[in-house]
Amino acid sequence: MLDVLQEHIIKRLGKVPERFEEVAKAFEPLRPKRGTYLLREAEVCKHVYFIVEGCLQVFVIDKNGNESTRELYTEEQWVTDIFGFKNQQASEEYIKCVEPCKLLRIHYDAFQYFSAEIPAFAQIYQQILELSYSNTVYRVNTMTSLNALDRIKWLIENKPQLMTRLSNKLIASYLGISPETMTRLKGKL
Amino acid sequence: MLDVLQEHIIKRLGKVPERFEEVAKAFEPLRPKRGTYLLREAEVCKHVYFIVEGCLQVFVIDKNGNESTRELYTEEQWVTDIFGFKNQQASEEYIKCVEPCKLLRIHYDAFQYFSAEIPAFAQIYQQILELSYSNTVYRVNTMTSLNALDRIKWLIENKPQLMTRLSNKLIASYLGISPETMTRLKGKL
DNA sequence: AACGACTCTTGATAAATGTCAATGATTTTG
DNA sequence: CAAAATCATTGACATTTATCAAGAGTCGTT
Repeated sequence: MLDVLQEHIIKRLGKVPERFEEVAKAFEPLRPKRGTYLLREAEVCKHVYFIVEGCLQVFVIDKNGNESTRELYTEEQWVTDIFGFKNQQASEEYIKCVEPCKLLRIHYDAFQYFSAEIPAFAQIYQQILELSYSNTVYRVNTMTSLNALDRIKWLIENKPQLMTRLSNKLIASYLGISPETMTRLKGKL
Repeated sequence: MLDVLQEHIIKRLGKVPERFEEVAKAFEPLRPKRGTYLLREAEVCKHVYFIVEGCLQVFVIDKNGNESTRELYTEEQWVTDIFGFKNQQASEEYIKCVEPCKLLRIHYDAFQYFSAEIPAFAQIYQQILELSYSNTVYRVNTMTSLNALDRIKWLIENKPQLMTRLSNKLIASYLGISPETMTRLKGKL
């Protein structure tokens, strides 16, 4: 799986990174099956995950016990509970595999060490941070400025793969609507 | 105004930053009045703004012409269109003063230069990035997992200053509800 | 192939929220 | 300081979306 990571990093950095071998050793491969929780509310997130294959759902549970999906991540994306990870504090989110996955994860201690020691590592981390932040800003705007039907159209336009590979129910949660409304609105497309 | 900036940075870094004088010179003071646009959709965002005093609204305009407020920023916060700024691409957002403001702004070129040249600058930028990202993640979860009444309660709990210093209409836009609904739900508190 | 669990769809109904219009209050500005 | 503009509130009504329930379909496991 490390080859996928290396390719990903070369794409970002435009070259083979310094001390890649050393960094690569710190990544632990993982093959969790569908339904596995990588993080639960109130736990402290100890890792950053890189998705080689599969799909991760990050969500919170509302007062009625319903999942509210903040984000769905797939191949070549980086996932963590950013606030909890950086401050090593209890998470408010859950992270769950919604497909069988191939993941690489790096521990907080190694992450801290490489951030301080290897400039290229810090540089890539910053790029990922900027991209993640941009995406989340965009998500706020999408969720607050579009109605349910337009959010569905948006997803079809912008993330068609998600639409086809995930369940109606999960997509509905991602779009902030009930599965029933999702079914009905799809008929109006 | 630079004293406020210096204090802010000392708080973040835990010490007086290296080459502060040099960096400080790159910050241009600005005193826009209420209603001034700092950025419009389709423009390229050339600056990062630091708020010494006042309040900035960042929003998009939906298909019905209504403002949908992504964020409201006040004293000692950093504001830009992150995606457009980093890539020097057209913005999808507007940035507007909703109070008379005292601002400091740094130009893209200076920002790039200091990021590369001064480690402490890059370090503080990264901290701000992490905090901004965390806040935005939190905002997605708040907006998608709470109903209108609970979002109002959330605001009163977590950002009471905003509630009192801004108009009903603006707060409603921030919470993603109509001004009329806002008025009615406030009666139910 | 059969079982169980889960999912999708559809209908009926309810709840939440938006829209439009009118009025009075407040703020801004010449 | 007075006119003009904007804002807050309220009522009536419309629209959107959620909820609950039932049946049919799908999937994975044994």
